[in-house]
Amino acid sequence: MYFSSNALARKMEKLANESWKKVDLSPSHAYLLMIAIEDPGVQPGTLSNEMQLTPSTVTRFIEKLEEKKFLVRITEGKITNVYPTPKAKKLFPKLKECVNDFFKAYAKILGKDESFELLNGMHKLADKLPD
Amino acid sequence: MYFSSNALARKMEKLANESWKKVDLSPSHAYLLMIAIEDPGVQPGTLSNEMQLTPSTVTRFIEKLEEKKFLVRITEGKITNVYPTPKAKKLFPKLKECVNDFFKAYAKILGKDESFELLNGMHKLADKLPD
DNA sequence: TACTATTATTTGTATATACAACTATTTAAA
DNA sequence: TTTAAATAGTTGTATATACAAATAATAGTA
Repeated sequence: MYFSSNALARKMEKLANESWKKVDLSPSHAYLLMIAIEDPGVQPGTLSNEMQLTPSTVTRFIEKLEEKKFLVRITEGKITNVYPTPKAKKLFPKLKECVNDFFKAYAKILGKDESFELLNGMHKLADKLPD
Repeated sequence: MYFSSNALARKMEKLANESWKKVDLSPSHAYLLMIAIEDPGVQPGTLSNEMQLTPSTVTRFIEKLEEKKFLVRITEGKITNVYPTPKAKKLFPKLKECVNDFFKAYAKILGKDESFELLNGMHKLADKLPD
């Protein structure tokens, strides 16, 4: 089980990377960016929850995206808000394309039904597992 | 899908780490070690295939396990053979216990049937995905 | 009001893993 | 037999991610 889920994740990762190549971002970065574009001012803590990643990982991602001029952080007191730059907003349609590409890519390989079921199963399983 | 498989893998990883704590090895290292114990002289290339990991990753793992005196490498010409040390052989029963613990741990959380099905699904999926 | 506890985020450091380039060796072809 | 191609493994370097400790700010309590 352990190795299966790992191997699967790695292969998925590879497939996903392909689809996101055209924006030169890793899937995780792109996903974070999309959330920030759709919800400007979102806080790192929220991102961490939504993406099921630790706060430190989120910080690292934001740093990268800030370097690339896709995001800016504005900190006031203990809370930080993350905003997309115009450059990021301009990229948004392309990001959605990538999501679509990825969808198509794996649906093609796996077939719709099967992959849907599996997705469901993984969700259920992940929900049951402790954080 | 991408995030589900990733999140699942990360949670699995965590659960597995718990189970392997008592031998102070990561699941991947332990798995490699078990193969080497059961098939003394196994070559890195074979390990790489069986574990679905790149050769470089396998090299790194073997290095770690060599440091810990669980494995030795004997290179002749272009091929390398990996042998378990007595220390490793002595550890074998404990390693199997860990496998068992992990099995129990996730079967308990997920229920037998469901987890079995899911495992199957993941296998099928992983097989279809390109390397 | 001062003291403590909680919350939000960042930083330092470590691990798993990959890719691409490199080395060494063996095999095949000319 | 010299040369080219294939094979096996290692090394340099990079990415994603985590944990634990540090920092800073706010809230809650005495």
